[in-house]
Amino acid sequence: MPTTTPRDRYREQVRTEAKSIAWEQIGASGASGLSLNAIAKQMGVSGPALYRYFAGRDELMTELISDAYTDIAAALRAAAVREKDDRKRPAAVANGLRTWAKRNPHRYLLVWGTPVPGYEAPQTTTDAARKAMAVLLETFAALDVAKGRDALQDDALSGEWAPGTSPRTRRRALAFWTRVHGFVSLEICGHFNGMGFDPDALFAAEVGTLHEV
Amino acid sequence: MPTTTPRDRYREQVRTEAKSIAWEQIGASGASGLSLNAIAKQMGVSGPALYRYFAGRDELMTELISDAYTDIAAALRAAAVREKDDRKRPAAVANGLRTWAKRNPHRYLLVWGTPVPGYEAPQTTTDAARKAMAVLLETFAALDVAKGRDALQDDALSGEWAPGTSPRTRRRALAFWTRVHGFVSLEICGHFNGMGFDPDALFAAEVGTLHEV
DNA sequence: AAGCTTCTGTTAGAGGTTCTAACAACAGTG
DNA sequence: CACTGTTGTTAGAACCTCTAACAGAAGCTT
Repeated sequence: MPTTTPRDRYREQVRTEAKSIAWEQIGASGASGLSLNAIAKQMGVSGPALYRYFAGRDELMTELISDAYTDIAAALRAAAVREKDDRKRPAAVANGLRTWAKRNPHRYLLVWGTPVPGYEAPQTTTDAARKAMAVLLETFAALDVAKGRDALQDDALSGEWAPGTSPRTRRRALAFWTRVHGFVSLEICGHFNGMGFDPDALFAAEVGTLHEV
Repeated sequence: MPTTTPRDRYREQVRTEAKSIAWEQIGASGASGLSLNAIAKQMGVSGPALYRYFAGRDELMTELISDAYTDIAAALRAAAVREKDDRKRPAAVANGLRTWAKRNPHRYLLVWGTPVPGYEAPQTTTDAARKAMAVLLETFAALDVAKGRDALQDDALSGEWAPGTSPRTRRRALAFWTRVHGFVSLEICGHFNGMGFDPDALFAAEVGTLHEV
């Protein structure tokens, strides 16, 4: 039984506050602008004090990424359970992910953008990844009526990421992930800017094609 | 007539060498590990000397990104002209982009990954972006037989990025870009690792769906 | 050829970062 | 009350970007 002493609670509070300020900084100047020193200063504490709470910049970063991953998984789950109609659920999840990403672009990019050098995915992150994938797999499994075979070899997309799923479900889940990610990452990185087309229309069209795959 | 003096040539040579070392460093430790100082040291020259050649770290980074963008556009063009069969050209271009990205993951991510803070796209980058998009638009325009209307509003995807193209061509070019980017960026960031499915099979399947859109 | 100008390199230094080491002060426990 | 462990402090090493002031070489002009 992990009894939490006052010291433990204080420690956790400091860590939480530091992480919150860290997100502010990342939002302002990107992941590369994250400075343990600046966080300490903003907390009214002097530089190396934070090293009592985080082994270093990398550990803080790793924890931020891990938290973000957990958030994404939760957002996906929430979007999925909110939509009762199996047929409409894929679109709902897609919209949920896009909305979350637009609200938390830096969090999203920390998880699925350019990897940060010193980061080693801990167990909790792997778990969150599995949970996120599970939402997609369940979403498409609900639509799984026997409808003939996929064009692919049945086992080409199998693997430990999706045990006990049908080939079509795996195919759809992966199409969902890669397509939605492609759109969302380009959108939040601003690569659609200045092109002049309507992103909403493109997204809606792409989501529509998920039924066909 | 811009006559190139020996000094100009020397200057250009130094800049080129610096950029080449910069790519090495980025390959080794990511974009955040790029250090003007370290480049200088490796060139056998002392720290601030490089500031005669680049206004600062941001300018060097901007030039690297711009060069990478130009490279991507060239790779797309090369893949397109290599395939004579109009019907097979989309797949050829997709494979060309994926291959280039796997060979130059950092270059790819600098262009289409998480944006780096101090970067402001110069004119040359915008031009390269247009050229890259032009390859996609031409590739799909070649398949443009009158085949009924798109499900979308005809003008929803129009804009200055694609003047004088059909709605279907625009739709396909954007689907190509977002889908291939989604797959490629996840793949080179290592997000498929440990999942256990066959990336080649998924990519082939996704490329196959481009005909249907 | 001589002199002037421009460019290129140097060192010094300010201010930022991460992170370690040594030390002081506090909280909680026997 | 004393002891232990935690938390904060400052000092400092090693890195970074970037500016300033200066030395020397290269090229152009007269």
